[in-house]
Amino acid sequence: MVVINNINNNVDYKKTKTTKGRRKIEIKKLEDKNSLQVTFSKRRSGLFNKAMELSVLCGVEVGIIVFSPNGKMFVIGHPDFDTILNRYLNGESPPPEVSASIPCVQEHNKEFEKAVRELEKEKRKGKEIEEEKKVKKNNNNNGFWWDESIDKMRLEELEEYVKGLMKLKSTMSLRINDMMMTNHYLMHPAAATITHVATNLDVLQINNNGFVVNGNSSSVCGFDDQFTQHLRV
Amino acid sequence: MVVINNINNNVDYKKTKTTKGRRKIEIKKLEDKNSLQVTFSKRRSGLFNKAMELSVLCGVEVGIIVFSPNGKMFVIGHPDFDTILNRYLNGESPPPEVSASIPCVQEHNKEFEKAVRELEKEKRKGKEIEEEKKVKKNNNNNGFWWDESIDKMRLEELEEYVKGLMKLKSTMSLRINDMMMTNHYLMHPAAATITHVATNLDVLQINNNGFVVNGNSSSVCGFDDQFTQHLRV
DNA sequence: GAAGCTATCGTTAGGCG
DNA sequence: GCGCCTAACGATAGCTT
Repeated sequence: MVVINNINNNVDYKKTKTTKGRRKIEIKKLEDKNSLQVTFSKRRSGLFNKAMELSVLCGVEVGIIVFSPNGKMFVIGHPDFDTILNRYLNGESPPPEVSASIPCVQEHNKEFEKAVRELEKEKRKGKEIEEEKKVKKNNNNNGFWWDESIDKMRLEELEEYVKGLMKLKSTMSLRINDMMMTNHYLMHPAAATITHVATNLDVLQINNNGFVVNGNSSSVCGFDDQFTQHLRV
Repeated sequence: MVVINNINNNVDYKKTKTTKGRRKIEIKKLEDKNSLQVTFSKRRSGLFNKAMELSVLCGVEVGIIVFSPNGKMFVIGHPDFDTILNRYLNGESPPPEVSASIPCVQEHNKEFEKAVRELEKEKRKGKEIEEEKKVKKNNNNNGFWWDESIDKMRLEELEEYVKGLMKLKSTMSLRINDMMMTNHYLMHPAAATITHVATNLDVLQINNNGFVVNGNSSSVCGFDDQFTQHLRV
């Protein structure tokens, strides 16, 4: 038997040890703003740590996104978050019959999706670069003002490009709207997909609830080498 | 002072208690296939649980993707993973000055991105619907074979649409390739973005390393109500 | 308000059914 | 593979600095 004999001089004990140690809490929204922030920090670290352990122990891919109470974004992933994301967005291997029946469309679709995702990814990188530039400008005063004119020149081209995309989008939306008039759920998955998009495009234009995020610093979490990816505003 | 007196009759102890209880392990790839699977299951549950607690306690948005050793995908998110994903892909609110300087382009870009993401999302839904159809066909034998002809009719239109996208993509790629000839890092973030895409498009076409995932069942994890999203093959 | 401390609580390694 | 068990381990609530 194990006997634990706690020689019970609590008075002496409490004189030397001031902390009451960890205590049980119930899992509901913390009200105190300060402890909420502290808890968020600690638990986010814990979560990321556990994710890393899982990924190492089991040799698997893990990705996490967290938004802090202040809207700051924390991303972590192994081997890297965008890889995980691609695997998620590409979806798993479709039933062989389906992919075999329309290999051309499938491939083309996937390729375009990849391109668009790369676009998004690089766009974010671009923003970061832009922010770095701003920081530099603020810190020492030798900002390169001439690149703004370059930017403006290129912007016209970009605007054209975007307009092209928008036009294609609306064309697609219109054409596919017709298709939706007939049977909806029984059509080919790819067709159903496009149809859904056509519907959602209208919804999106009306229901324009963008996310508002405050804060504007950029930092890196003190985690293990390649595992930690990037924490963004 | 706290004194722990372990009266040391380990023999009696080991007779009554058969389990050795938890033991310390070092964090490196588990070799034993079986314990790896067990550990993966347990730790994934623990990770998802911690994520849920974090989200409840701090009222924040959390999303996790994990791929099992067998390639099965586990996704969890609060309020739902696609919301998190959109927030990630949209990126945070750019510095006010930037967004103010090119509101038109920004908006157009975002809108198109949203559309494409909806496309991807709905495509996955479409696949799921298709799979359900297949299951039904296999279970009872009254499959509606006529929708295959409908599918084929629509496929031609879809293919056209995809080709349109591809063409736009390559046009964009070419035009922007020129832009890349000049200063790279100092250009406008949006321009840098497009440029990167142009580069990556070529890489993608060469470096076609798709993910292969095995298994093909669909199930739901036994987690808390709205928090658990979907586990896919 | 981050960083450190400590007592306690929740998680989980190793078994078994 | 899932659920249950136990004991040890690691995470962390509340506090101080």
